[in-house]
Amino acid sequence: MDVAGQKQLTGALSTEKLCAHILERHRDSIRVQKPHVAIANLARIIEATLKLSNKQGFHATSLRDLAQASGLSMGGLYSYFDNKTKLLSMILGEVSSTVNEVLTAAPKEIADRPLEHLKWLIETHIRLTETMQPWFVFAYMEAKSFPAAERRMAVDSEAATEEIFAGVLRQGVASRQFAVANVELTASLIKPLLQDWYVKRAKYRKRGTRIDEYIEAVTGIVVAAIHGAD
Amino acid sequence: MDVAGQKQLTGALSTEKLCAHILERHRDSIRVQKPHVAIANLARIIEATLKLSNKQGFHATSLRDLAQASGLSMGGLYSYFDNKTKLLSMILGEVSSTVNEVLTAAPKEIADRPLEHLKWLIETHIRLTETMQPWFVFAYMEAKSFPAAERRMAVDSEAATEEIFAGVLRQGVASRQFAVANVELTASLIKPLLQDWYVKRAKYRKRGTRIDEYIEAVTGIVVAAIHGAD
DNA sequence: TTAAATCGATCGAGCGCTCGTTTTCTCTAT
DNA sequence: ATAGAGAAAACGAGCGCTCGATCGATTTAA
Repeated sequence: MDVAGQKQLTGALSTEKLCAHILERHRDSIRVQKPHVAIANLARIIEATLKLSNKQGFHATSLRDLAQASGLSMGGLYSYFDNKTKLLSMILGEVSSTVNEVLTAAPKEIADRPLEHLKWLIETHIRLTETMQPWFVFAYMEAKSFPAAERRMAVDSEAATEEIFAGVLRQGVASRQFAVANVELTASLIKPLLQDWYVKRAKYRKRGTRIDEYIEAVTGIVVAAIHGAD
Repeated sequence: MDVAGQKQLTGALSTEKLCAHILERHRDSIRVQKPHVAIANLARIIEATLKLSNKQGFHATSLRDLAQASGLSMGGLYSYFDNKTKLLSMILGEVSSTVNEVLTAAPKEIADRPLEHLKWLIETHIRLTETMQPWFVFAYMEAKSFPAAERRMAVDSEAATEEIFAGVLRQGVASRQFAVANVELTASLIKPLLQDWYVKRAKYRKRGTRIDEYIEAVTGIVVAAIHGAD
């Protein structure tokens, strides 16, 4: 699993680890003091939120549903967030901070070669979204109903990811390894290919498509599109 | 505009025409008799629904908002649909019936040649979703919160579109014009390339990307991916 | 013992939807 | 031409209910 610069994502990004990070970023607004209690309950709250929201939408998920599914009471929930919107943006913030952290961590020996870097980005992005699938589905589907501030954050996060791809494409063009007519537009079109894996996960699961097969297909399309020669 | 088998979409798919079609399909449940009154008000209701829902989500759009935006009263709205969910599925039904009708109407001289047919499908799909952009965004974003019956309809509609692409790919492979390792997976991956144009329309608008440029980019990627030679 | 954590009854706002009433349109008799 | 009656369409206050949010009471753990 630990292939060519591919960090072990599953372990490093467990719900507990992610919730510990969320607790750090929101220590001031979370009223529960003991970290192990706070992290455990945060995990139960967020797992319930992702599960219910991805089935019926965040807006249609009531705090009563959430209390029952997480095992806390209505009042108990409010020790962990100020209001329903804050819960939503806690999750989004964690997603966008994680994706940025992971995608900018390519090993130097890979980042030096544009074609390898591009392949690494594709594989890493798909494996990351596989590991955190419910989180990404949530961020993708609920982004439109964010309040203005959080929405801008989501758009910026998407733009940042796209810029990482655009940067590698530009590097490949500069070194005459890639032939790309419109770098920005090509970078934009790579994203939906990566996103389809988690946005329409149910379809691929039913069809029995394996993740390696999917990574290979996307890589093939992208490499063909840039006239890649190593 | 009327290029190679490309019907004039804008005129044939005006809101009025689409609403006339909706009236036909729901004559029994719409209580307003006179067609010209019913069509005009349906148009105002649906335009308001698309506008508000695409901004804040269908679930978050109240019938009071809708009444104000459409210029009808609360009670007036209920002459046009039985309940809020029926309004949602009226719109979805019109989208999926239209997309199926338009995409299966390729002129014979184009449908005979796989490469031309594929290019025609890409261009027609993108231009169709451009003309009916709010409708497609609505169907795409709200599909997850449909009641079971309507959701199946949405999934089937998506599968049908994908199958049109898969059919052409298969034909091209059979006649040795395309080299595609996995036809189903490739067809699946074409869809998100087409969808990105309307799902992230705001991004492309801000960036000044023109529709012909987008069509060309997607066509280029797809053709490269199938090793296309005419 | 006491402070931290959790509980759940309770609140007012806002929801989808209804229905008795009013307004607007259409057609006929003069 | 036009008055006026009956039908069609539109109105909007109000119903029952659920929502997000609150806060004093209660339980838990050190």
